[in-house]
Amino acid sequence: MPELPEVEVVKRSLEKKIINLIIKRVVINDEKLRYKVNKRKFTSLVGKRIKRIKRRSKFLIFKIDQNILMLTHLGMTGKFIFINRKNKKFKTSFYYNIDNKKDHKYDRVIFHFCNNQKLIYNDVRKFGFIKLYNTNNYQNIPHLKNLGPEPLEKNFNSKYFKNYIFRRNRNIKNILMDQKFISGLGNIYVNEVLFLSGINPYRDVKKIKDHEIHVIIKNMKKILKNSIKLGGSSIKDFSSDDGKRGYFQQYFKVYARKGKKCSNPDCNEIIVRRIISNRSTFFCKRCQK
DNA sequence: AGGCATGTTACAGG
DNA sequence: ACCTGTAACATGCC
Repeated sequence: MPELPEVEVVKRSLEKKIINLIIKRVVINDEKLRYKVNKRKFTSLVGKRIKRIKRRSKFLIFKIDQNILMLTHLGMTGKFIFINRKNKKFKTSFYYNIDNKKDHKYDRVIFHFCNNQKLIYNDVRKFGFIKLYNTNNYQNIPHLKNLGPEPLEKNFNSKYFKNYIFRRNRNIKNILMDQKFISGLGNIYVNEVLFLSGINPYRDVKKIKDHEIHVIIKNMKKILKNSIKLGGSSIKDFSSDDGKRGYFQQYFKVYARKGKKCSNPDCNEIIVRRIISNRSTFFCKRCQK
């Protein structure tokens, strides 16, 4: 689920629900997330209010009373589920069914608020984490310190791009996956951006022309913004109980399409799969040069 | 049974 | 000290 657009959508939907709520109790069902969830430390949250939520890259930062920061990362399978007093569904993810006991098996941490409202952190694979810090400056947190610019911010532009790739011997897929270069993209969106931009993932960054850099940046911003919009509109609609498929999967042009025909209407080439930077990489040999 | 999975980071080697 | 690539983490689903 979580690359930048998904995390942004989670952030926006949580904002509407939990800002100004006071934490009444924290229940830790499994302290063995990526980092140990310390029960005593989390008890200090009781009686405190969630003031605001920020996103940096794929991290969420909860600002809480008395200069407490709660940093979370969803890893591969982390999700937040808000439940209101009527126990009515509010999904922040499409793989979670509140009526399904099996899904509750992976509820790792539960924040209880007043009126029986609660926020569940659910994570099957436990690559995600929740950490507390006694500071109000999140820039200094080690996890966030070395992150590159946000792809949707103005400081990520062609000048920055050109300057960074100058004299580096790496392929374009590898560098777009590098959170020090740009923070927030993951394997799916990198695949999609390169397909849309007609760039072969193996392409040496030194051999990328200026106009291609522009195309990559333009497509990247477009895809991310569009995904946030789609997620936003999907997440508003909680009537559907079909939790099987994430909204973004329907729009993949190249990711996970190995063996299928290229999405470009005038192309009959078959999408291939290779491993680049330890991750599945899908591309069209004809459309991506 | 074995390969695969949206992520980060510890570690080894240059 | 920096830069880069690989493996590990935990669990479920084809």
